[in-house]
Amino acid sequence: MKTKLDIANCQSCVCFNLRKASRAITQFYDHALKPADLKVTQFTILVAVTRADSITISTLAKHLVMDRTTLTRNLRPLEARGFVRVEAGSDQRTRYVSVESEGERVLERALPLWQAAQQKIVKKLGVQSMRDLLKTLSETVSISQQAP
Amino acid sequence: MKTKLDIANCQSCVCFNLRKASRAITQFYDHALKPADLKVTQFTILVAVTRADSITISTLAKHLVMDRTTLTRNLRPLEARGFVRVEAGSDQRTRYVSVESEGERVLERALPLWQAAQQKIVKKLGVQSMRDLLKTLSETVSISQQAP
DNA sequence: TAACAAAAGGTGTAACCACACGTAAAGGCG
DNA sequence: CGCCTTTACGTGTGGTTACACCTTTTGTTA
Repeated sequence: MKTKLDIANCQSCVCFNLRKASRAITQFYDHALKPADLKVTQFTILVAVTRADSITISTLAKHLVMDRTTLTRNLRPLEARGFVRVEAGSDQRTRYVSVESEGERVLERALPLWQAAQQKIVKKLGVQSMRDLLKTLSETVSISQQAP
Repeated sequence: MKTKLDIANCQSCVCFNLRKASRAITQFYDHALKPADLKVTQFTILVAVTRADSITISTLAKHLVMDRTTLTRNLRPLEARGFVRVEAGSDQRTRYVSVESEGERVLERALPLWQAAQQKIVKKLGVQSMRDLLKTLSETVSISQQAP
C-alpha cells in the first residue's frame, strides 16, 4: 500500500523530533529546578524580565519568540506568586513587566540549579555539538518564521 | 551585580532554545497541515498508529516518547472525529488504538502537505545539517532520560 | 478636526503537557 | 487459595500554547 510506504518517512519529521526532544529536555530541566519550585518556562521568563529591567508584554514576547497571548497567561502564575509586577505605562495601551524582590530571590536560588542541569547536558553532548545544535535551532526558527 | 552577570549565560540554555525552536516549527507545520484540518501532533499520532496497526496506549506513548496520560488526552480529539478507535484487549487492563477508515482518508490528504513542509525545511537547512540535527536531538532525548 | 488605520492588549476556546493520585486486572508466590 | 506486587489505565489539577476575535488607545491623514 502506498500510504504505508510514505509513512516510513515520517520518522525523520523535523517537527516531531524537535517536539520530542523539547518534551524530554523540559522534563529534565523542570526536575532540576524543582528545589526552587520553578518550571523552566517560568525560569526563562523571569530571566528575560530581569535582563530587560522593565519591558512591555509584546516586546518581551518578541524576545522569547512566543505568542503574545501565551506570554500573558504564562505571566499569571509568576504574578500570582509575587515574582513579577505588571503595570500600565504612560502609553495607556502598554503594560510593563518588571521583577519584584521575591522574584529576584527565587532566581538566585534557581540559577545554580539551572547551571548544573545545563552543565550536565553540555558535558554529555559535547561543547561543539551543542554549539552546532544552537546554531541549527536558531536557523530553524528563522526559516519557520519567513514565508507565511 | 552577580546575578545580572550569571543571567547573560542563559541565552545559551539548551532547553529554552529547544522549546523556542519547537514552538516556531510547530506553527510552521500546523499552518502547512491546515488544509487537512490536522495539527502536527495529531498527524504524528495518526502516523504512529497507522504504522503500528493496533497498539496499546502505553506502548504507543513509549514510541512517541510522550507521557502516557498526555497521549490519552491527545487521542480524544482524534477519537471524537472518528479517526481512531480505542477498545479493550483480551487483557482487560489494556486499551488498543487503531485507525479508522476516516483516519486513513485524512492521513492521505495530510501526507503531501507534511511532505511539502518537511521539504521546505530540509532544503533551507541543508541535508547534512538536518541529519546532524536529528542525531543531536536523539542524543538529547537519551541524555534527558538517563539519570533521574 | 473628524475619520481611519495601526498598535497594544485581553478573553474565549481548544488543544498540548505531565505530575500526583487512584482503580482494576493480571501475575507471582508462600 | 489468598496475599502482594506489577501493570495498564484514567482523572484532577495546573501550567503551556496559539488562533480568532474584541476593546481601547495612539497616530495619521484627508
